[in-house]
Amino acid sequence: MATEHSGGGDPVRSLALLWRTQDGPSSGRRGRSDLGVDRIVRAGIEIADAEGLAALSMRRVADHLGVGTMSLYTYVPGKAELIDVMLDTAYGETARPEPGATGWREQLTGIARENWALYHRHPWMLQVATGRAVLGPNAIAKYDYELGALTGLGLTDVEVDATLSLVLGHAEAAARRAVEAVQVEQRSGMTDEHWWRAHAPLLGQLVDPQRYPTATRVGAAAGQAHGSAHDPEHAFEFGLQRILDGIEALVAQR
Amino acid sequence: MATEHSGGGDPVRSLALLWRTQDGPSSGRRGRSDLGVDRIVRAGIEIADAEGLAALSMRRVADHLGVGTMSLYTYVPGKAELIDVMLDTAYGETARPEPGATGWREQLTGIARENWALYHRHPWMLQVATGRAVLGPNAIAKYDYELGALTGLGLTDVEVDATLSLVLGHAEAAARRAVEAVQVEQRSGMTDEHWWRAHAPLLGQLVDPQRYPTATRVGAAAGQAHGSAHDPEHAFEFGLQRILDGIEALVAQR
DNA sequence: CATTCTCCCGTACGGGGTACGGCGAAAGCG
DNA sequence: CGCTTTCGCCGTACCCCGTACGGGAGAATG
Repeated sequence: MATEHSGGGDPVRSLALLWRTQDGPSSGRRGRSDLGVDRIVRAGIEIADAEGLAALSMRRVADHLGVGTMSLYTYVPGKAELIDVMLDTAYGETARPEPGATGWREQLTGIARENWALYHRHPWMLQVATGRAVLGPNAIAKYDYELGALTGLGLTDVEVDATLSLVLGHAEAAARRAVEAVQVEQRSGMTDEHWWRAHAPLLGQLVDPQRYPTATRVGAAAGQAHGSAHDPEHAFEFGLQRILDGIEALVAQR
Repeated sequence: MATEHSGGGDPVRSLALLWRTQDGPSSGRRGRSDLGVDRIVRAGIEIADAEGLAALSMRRVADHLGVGTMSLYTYVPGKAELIDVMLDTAYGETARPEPGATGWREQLTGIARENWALYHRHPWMLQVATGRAVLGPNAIAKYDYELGALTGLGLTDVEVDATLSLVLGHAEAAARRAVEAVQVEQRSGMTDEHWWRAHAPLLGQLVDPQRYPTATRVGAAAGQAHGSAHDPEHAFEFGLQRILDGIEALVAQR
């Protein structure tokens, strides 16, 4: 399946849903099951966490709640909006410790790792094409907090925004590879090492080491060093250090 | 829809498909329509380019070729394998100019931009979760070429691999945002600016600028500077410079 | 008790991937 | 030239999806 999309529906309704304004259904009035946006969202996150975004269907959520499928549409306009709220809810989980006296480098490191961890807890977040940012309360609070690490360094507002975007983009890209590696092992029931051992002979016949000397050597070295084709966590930390060094050069020049 | 997955099927069959080994069907034998893996792949890429990965269905590909749906399965084991071949075919498009006397920094810049352009030509590539690399001839040639930019700098093989991964990851992450921004404008039929103008009032009621001063200020500044919420190309180039600076620090230290 | 409001949800439609099995034409052979 | 075998082709069917629509049921109100 291709990536889910967010938004799309009536923006007013979406914002009302995200901020839980409007005295929606069953606000103390009536309703036999204690259904509601929160329970639906929680169920959605549970399913997506456990079985991936592909397993998240309206029918599945409804079954999980012991409710008819179409009942969900009383509280949520559609699947896209449900995913929006799931996203904002997940953003709300990120820890946001007081910076204290730590420097920007430590703060950015913490932010990157927090996002890395978030994507590991909720891999399905990586399969949602947001396009337009989800403007929920938690998303905005998170953005505000993360910007805080870069204020007072002499950077312009535009530079601050681009720099944060760079760090978050790296966390996302690295997490994407890590998560995909885990998922492919689950789906195929095969360790990376096992898989390579099974394919190496055939691949050896196909690719000419003479023609691609660098690829074969580096690929082998990387695989050797990490016990598999790639060590995602090492790649994350390595990349983060390079990026922080690059930011440091920019800051020094201001 | 959630991300498509690659692989999954019989790996021997997949490799045979990617490398076009095996005297598959219609190799001069017979077949009324001149169907074949190549025509199927080309059709798949055309559809995905034009209408996105969501529009890519086996029925759609077959219709495009004037052929029954199930005929495709004579040449391709399934949709996942078709996408694998589509990916490797796209990798084959990347330009790989002789490095000449240019330095590593220029080479890496060229590689990053080439990948950025590739994702813009084929946005659907960003929606495929590869997990395990697609081991086709073009993918390997591309990997070998790109590694070439980082040899002879005194880095270890593991560092070379991680560094390339960092640069490619940035190109991918930046392209993802750029492409999603374009797509959301197409889907919603609304310019980013138009969209913000429509939501600003309502959002202004919801979020307290006192509580999130940094977010509102920086968000406004970034939007002002680029004429929209974000300028993806600027973000790409800005991030690339930071990353190259960070790599430079590593190289200098060797 | 009657009315009304509103949550709830059964049914149905158009789309998806692909397993299965049959059809018909070309290739190989005598 | 005719028979047999092979194999590309594909119609049908099954189970999944999101959700439009309209009816049913139960509680709050009068």
